[in-house]
Amino acid sequence: MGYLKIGELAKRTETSAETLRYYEAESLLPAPRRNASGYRLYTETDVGRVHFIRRARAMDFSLKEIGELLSLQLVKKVATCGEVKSLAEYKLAAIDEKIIELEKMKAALKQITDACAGGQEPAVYCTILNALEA
Amino acid sequence: MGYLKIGELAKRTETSAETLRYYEAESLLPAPRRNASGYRLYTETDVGRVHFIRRARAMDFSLKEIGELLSLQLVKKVATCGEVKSLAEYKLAAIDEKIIELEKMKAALKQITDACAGGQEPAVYCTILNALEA
DNA sequence: TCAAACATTATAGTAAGCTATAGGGTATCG
DNA sequence: CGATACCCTATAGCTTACTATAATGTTTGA
Repeated sequence: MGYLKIGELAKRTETSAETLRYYEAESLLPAPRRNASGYRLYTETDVGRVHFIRRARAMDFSLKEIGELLSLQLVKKVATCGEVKSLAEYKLAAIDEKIIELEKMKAALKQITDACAGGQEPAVYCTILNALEA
Repeated sequence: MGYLKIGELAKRTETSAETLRYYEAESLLPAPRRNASGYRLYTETDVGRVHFIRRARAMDFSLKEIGELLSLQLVKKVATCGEVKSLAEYKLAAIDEKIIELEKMKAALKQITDACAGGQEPAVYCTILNALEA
């Protein structure tokens, strides 16, 4: 047989059955074949596809973007490698921007925590608060 | 006078009036004084506070986290300088964690985009898709 | 003066990405 | 055979951070 029921796919991919059905509803997973009693029957291809989705999610791709990546995959022969790359690079740039902003925030916060003695005196005189107000 | 009505604060901070009222409801902004007809009257302090919120939002801090950062300013007299410092340092650690997470994400994405030629060739051979699949 | 622009509240809707619940049927194991 | 675990659909709810709407009152400028 080699078919997986939804619970098995769920375990294999560490994704809840509800989420798998949700992905199907959102067209990220194709409607699988069903057995006589209507149970979904998945294949190894589906396992790979779910792994793909989860990996892409972990890289902050939205479900919509993942859908685009998947559709490029499906039309592999007409889509170019460049299309895929530009989508990935766009994502990379967005991540980079976030990192830069966080680094700025970190530097600012670090500067003021470093300057703070941090003793028992009331916080009115705390250099951190003064810095935040400025 | 020197007071700002909500529309003026909105313009100054590039934040909609609805959002400002929402921030107030979420306790990120203190309830401002009102004029005789109930209009909110804001001060320059509020302008700074909204700017602070927007900057922090742009850095992906949640409204809840921003609330914690802002609360540092509100507990001045009861809090000791040490308490404020440790809260700030806790936040600093949280920022660091976020940076690390993003760096990981970036490294993974960069690896696969770098390996990709990205030309006109069909996406069948696209290393990005292969990497996400494997 | 009076219409337009602006303010108020309360409530509802949106988007993403799930998660949970109700009310069924089906499979499996002892 | 029966308990339990699993599957189904449909629908509702959750969280975050807004955004929009309705119904109404106030200010402002030509």
